[in-house]
This record gives sequence, C-alpha cells and structure tokens, in this order.
Amino acid sequence: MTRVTADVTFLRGYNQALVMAVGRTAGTFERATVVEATGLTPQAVSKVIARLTADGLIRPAGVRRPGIGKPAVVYELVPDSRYAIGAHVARRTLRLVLVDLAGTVHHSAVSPLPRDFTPEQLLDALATGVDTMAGVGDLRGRLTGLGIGMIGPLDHANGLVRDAHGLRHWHDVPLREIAEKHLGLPVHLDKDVTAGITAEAWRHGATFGDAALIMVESGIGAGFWLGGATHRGAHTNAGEFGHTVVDLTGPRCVCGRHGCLEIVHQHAAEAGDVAHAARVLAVGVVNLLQTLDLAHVVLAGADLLRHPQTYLSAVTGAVQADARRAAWLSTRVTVSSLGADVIAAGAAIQVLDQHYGIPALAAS
Amino acid sequence: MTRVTADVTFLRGYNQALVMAVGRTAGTFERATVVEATGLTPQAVSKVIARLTADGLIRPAGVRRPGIGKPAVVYELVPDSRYAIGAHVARRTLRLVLVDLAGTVHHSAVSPLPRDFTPEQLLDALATGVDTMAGVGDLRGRLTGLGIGMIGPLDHANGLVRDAHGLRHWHDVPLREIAEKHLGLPVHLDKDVTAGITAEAWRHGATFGDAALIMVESGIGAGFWLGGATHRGAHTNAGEFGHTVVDLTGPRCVCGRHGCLEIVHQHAAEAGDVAHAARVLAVGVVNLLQTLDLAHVVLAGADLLRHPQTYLSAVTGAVQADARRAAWLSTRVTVSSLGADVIAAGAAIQVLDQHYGIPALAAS
DNA sequence: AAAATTTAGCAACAGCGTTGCGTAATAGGG
DNA sequence: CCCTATTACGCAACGCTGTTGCTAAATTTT
Repeated sequence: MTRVTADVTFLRGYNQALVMAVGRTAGTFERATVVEATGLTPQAVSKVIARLTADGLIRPAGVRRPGIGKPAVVYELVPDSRYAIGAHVARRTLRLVLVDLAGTVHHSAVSPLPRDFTPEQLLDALATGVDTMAGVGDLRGRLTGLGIGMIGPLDHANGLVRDAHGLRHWHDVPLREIAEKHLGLPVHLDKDVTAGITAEAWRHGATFGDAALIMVESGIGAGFWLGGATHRGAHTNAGEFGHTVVDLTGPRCVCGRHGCLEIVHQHAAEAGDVAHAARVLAVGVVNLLQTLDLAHVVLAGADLLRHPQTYLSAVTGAVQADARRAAWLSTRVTVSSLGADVIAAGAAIQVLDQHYGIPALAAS
Repeated sequence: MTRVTADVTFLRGYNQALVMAVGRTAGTFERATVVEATGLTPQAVSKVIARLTADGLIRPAGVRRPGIGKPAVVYELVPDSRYAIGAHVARRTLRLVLVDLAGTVHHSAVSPLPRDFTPEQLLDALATGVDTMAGVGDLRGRLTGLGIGMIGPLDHANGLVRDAHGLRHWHDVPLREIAEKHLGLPVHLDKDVTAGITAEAWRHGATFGDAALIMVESGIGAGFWLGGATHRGAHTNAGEFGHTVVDLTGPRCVCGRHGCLEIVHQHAAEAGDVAHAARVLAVGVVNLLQTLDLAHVVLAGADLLRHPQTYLSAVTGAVQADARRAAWLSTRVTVSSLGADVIAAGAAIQVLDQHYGIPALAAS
C-alpha cells in the first residue's frame, strides 16, 4: 500500500474543497462565514474565493449591509457550472439522473434492461441515455463524468465488476474501462449502497456524522459513511448487511447460513405482514447501531419505499426503545429525501466529489 | 463541526509521520526505501530524515554497499527515544505497561482494584504505578504521556467517563482532566477495545487494512480500524458488538433484548462447551465481515485467551466455510501477539500516535 | 588511473497560508 | 459638511513546504 505524498497542491485542493462544501450547504455565504467554518485566515479565504470565482464555480450574489462598516460581498455556488450523470444499474432496470454541482437532481429517467443483460446491452443503454441527458441543456465542457452504482461484488479501485449477483454475464468485467472508451467520458464505478450514502452525505454537508443507508430492494444492503468518508471495506464488499445472522435457528438462506436478516425479513414480507418485516429490519438496524454507533440512519430502497411510514416508525421505535441507549446516544432516522433516485444521484455525486470534494490522503 | 485547516505545518507533520511509520515497521531503512514507500522526492526525504535525526527519533545505523556506487546510509528508529505508559482499567484490575517508540512493551504490571472503586482510588493506583514505571529507567523528558483504556460508555473527545458499566461511582467523571492534574502528564482516554485495535495497527504499519479486534472478557466487544484510523462512532460508543442480536428467540439479555451474541455465548461457555461458545462467536464475526468487509480479525481478551486455539480454529473455519466468500475475499484471523497487554499497550500507543502518528485533518 | 554508477546535499524556486498594514466603503456624531 | 469609528478587503513581504537543477562524494568496474 503506497500512500499519497502531501505537497502544497494538496493544501490548495483541500482548502478549496472546504470552501466548496460551505457553498454547497449554506445557500449563500460570505468571507466571514468561511473563516468561521474552516479556521482559515480571511486573507487565505480571499485567495481561494478568487480562484473559485475565476473557475466559475462560485459567483458574487450581492452584498450584505449589517449596519456600520463596509458591506460584505455575498457569494453563492453556481449550480449549473458543472454536471454529472449518474446511473443506477439494477437487475431489470437502468435509472439515469442528471445532477448539478449543488447536488440537485434535474432529470430522472428509468428504462428497462433485458433479463440477464450483457455488458454490451448495458453499454448501449447507457450510451443512448447519456446522449439524451447531455442533450437536454448544452452541457459541453460542464459534464464531469458518469457515475455507475451497481450491485456487487465489484472492485471499486480497479473499476471491475467481479460477479454481479443474479447476472450470468458479469464475471470480471472491466466496466469502468470499457465504458470510458465507449462513452468518451470519465466513469466512476461503485457499489449501489455506497453511492447512495454518498448522496446523503454530500447534501447534508459537514454536519453529517457517521451514518448508514439501509437499502431494501431485492435484498437488504447497507452503505456506510464513517469518519467523513465512505467505507467500502477491504474488497469493496462492505454492506452485505442482509446476510448477517439474526436468528440462529431460522430458515436457511441462499448464502448457506441460517437465519440471515434478509431471509427472515423476506418470509415476513411474503406473508403479507409488513409491520413484522419492518420490526425484523429494525432489529438489524439496532445491531448496526450497537456495532458502529451511528448518528444517522437513512432508509431507502424500492421495497421499503412502498411502506415508508411503517418502516420508519418501526426503526425509530426500536432505536428509542433500546434500554441501553441513553439520552446522549442520539440517532436520527430518516427516509431518504431523494427517494428512488438516491443510488443514481449518489453515483453522479461521486464523480463531482472526485473533483470538488475534500481529497483524501491515503490511497488503499 | 469545524474542520482543521490545512497549512504547511500539516504537510510537515504528515510526511514526517510517513517516514516514522516506515522506520517503525521496517527495522532498518534507507532513503530509497522511504522514497519508494511514500512517493516523495529523495531531496524531500533527506530533509525529513535530517529533522528526525536532529530530534533523536532516528539515527544512522551503518551503510549498505549494494555493489557499484556510493554506499547508502542505513537508518533505524531509536526505540528508547520516547516512551508512553498505558493503563488498562477493568472492573477489578489495573494493568500498566511501559511502551517505547517502536511499540515494544518493556514492563507490564497488574494490580488489583477495590470492588466498585472510586475515581480517587483509581487515581492513587495510577499515580503509584506511573511513578514505579517512570523510575525504572530515567525517563525524564522522554515520557510523552499516559494512555487510559477503559470500559465505556465514555466521551473520548472530552476525556469524560459517562457511565462505566458495573461501576457505581463513575458517572460523568472528567477523568482526563483530573488525571492530568493529579499526575502532571498528558493523558489520553479511550474505550478499551479502541485502544486495543490501535496497538495492532501501529505494530503492523501501513499493510494493516480494515480490521477489528474481538475482545472476549466480561462481555464481548469490538474495536475497529477502518480506512486507516480508529472508528469510535458518533458518541465514542462503537463496538458494543456483544449486544447484537443473533438469535431472535434466544434468552433475554441484561440489555433487554433477546438473543444477544453475548448472552448466547455466555450460556454456551457456562455449560462448559467451549467449542460451541467459540462457534457462536464465529457467527458474530462472520456477521461483522459481511457488514464491514474486513481484511483482518484479531482475537483477544482474557476469556478467549484461555482457549486461544479453540476460538482461532472456530473463527477461521467459519470465515472460510462461508459460501459467499470467494477466494478474493481474503481475511486474516489471528490471536493478538500482545496477549493480555493489548489494551494497555494500545492506550500507550495512542499517546505516541498523537505525536508521531499520521495526523488527521477532520476534527469531529 | 579513468570511467561508470549510485548516493547525498546545496541552492534556487514555485506555491501555499500567514502577517502587517494600507485602502475602500459605510453609518453615526459633531 | 467633516471627522471618526467600524467593517471588509487586498497588496506585499514573509516563512515554510516540497521540487528542481546541478554539483560533490564514494564506491566498483574497466
């Protein structure tokens, strides 16, 4: 494992990203806002703001006259200065979204995919979809790339799909590489749940603590945001949350073990008892909280979003009922505000994040 | 949440820490070794090495003559240039260790603590223990501080013990502050399991990927090393791994839920069936792997270390037997090489890490 | 003894945030 | 109307970082 060397260009990118994060989450801001949020000196912030303004990423938006003294210049992010396209590849559908620099979803489109689609079929669907999206406005020069959120297992670092569950033609497919050639765009590949939690983190900004995205949709998975970054695990395989055992004497799961959260939940759901299914999921969520001590749990996924209130109240109730959880152990439970777009939007945001997000130093 | 600003002093500390990490894990090293490991230019490494040598942290240790050309100067860490003392505070015992800059444990001592000991009693025990340890060599000026690894819940950021489980006199005790006053040393307070995983990570160096320390000792806990840093969670409460439900219809646990890993494991152990208890723990470990995708699992704790082989083979077997785990999903399972000292040593290492470890940018 | 090779370091440089201080723009008071 | 206090902002010099260009030193090979 080689670590990235830290030179002055890192400082530049890091502090620039801090200012961008303020701009993204604060609506409008001025120099003093950034000074307070980052600890940089006013002069340093001036330099950063000058660079960002020159790049067209932010712009002046009037002045604020708080009374006495010279008015402060108010700045705002320029949302339409950069775009990214996100794709959510599921077993039967492809969802594409267009996201701007502020993290706002502008267009969303779902198209069916053939059963057991091949890499070529996916690429064709991506190509036509991307062309349509890019043609909506004139995005030349402002499109930073395509993000793909997909079912695993896959290898994020190398852009490789190892074995997409339930898809026969997907073994060791270098999807990132061939998609970049086919589309002529930078492509970023990640697991669906990891992309999803990135969307939530980007939109919430610096106040977003350790969190998980719980995804119930043809299986149960989880995406993690820990210590200010996504957690993918050693082999991009973190989040197989549905295959944790919650009932040692439970029914046998497709994975070979007994009483996995996913199979227990599925049995309850198939019996039509949504409330029971939600309570089973809640047990798993509390397990996560005990293990990872999360500040925020976001619920998502097509199957869950059919009964959002049932799941939300079951999970919230289980979290609050846990006797071990004192008042200071606060955890917010919410349903994703992006709804069905969360994975695709997160995939797009990951592309934006590579350019305008806070850079990491350690490369794994 | 304010983020730490990145200035040139950060670069200095970061790259210096990279070189120290090489020195700690490589035994001896030369300039070219560091260049390869870090990506810095040779000239930059020369400057860093000069600084570290001036501080007495590393020293020349001969030359290497690889054939043609000028011989390369070989350097080595100076282990006895800095020390830290680590304390493992358990319910009935206090363990103190003296650790040098290389992470080597020099002295280890266990003393009993009164039942339901008070903060004052602990401070007295710490004071006498620290005096004894510091008097072994002449450590004036080379002692960086005291690290305390303790049962939770506690607040790492503020050095506050919230409610130590099973200890009546420990509610909202500002232990770090009062210990610093009482001992005249910098004090670092953290949860026991988090301290333990830090010891493992520090000793393994940069090759240490995402990992967990599984601790079986009057309860079951886990410490996490994720993304190159400890994971403490939103309220320093991560690792309550023993209170994750693995058996929905299992016996009631002290925490109020049914079928927690800890109570199921305890029942098996009390029945004298160590092998069964180990298999129960193994189910929990595989749950962790599914969730977090770890590269390394370290086993520790007094109860586990009474039957290390039984637990090691049960966990290793369960990890390998998991049908979902393909060949590329490799996970190393080991018993901690530090044995019973792992928590105390880790607490000491956390102090060293604050000074000579890789600095983090985000402050939570 | 000369050439080739490898290591090491001096000196100048570019780029970052910081510091010192001057300037611009406003409101309020005499 | 002018002066002062206040607040915002930026130029210029500075210290520090890692980088680059180049020279010197130490060794083996020819």
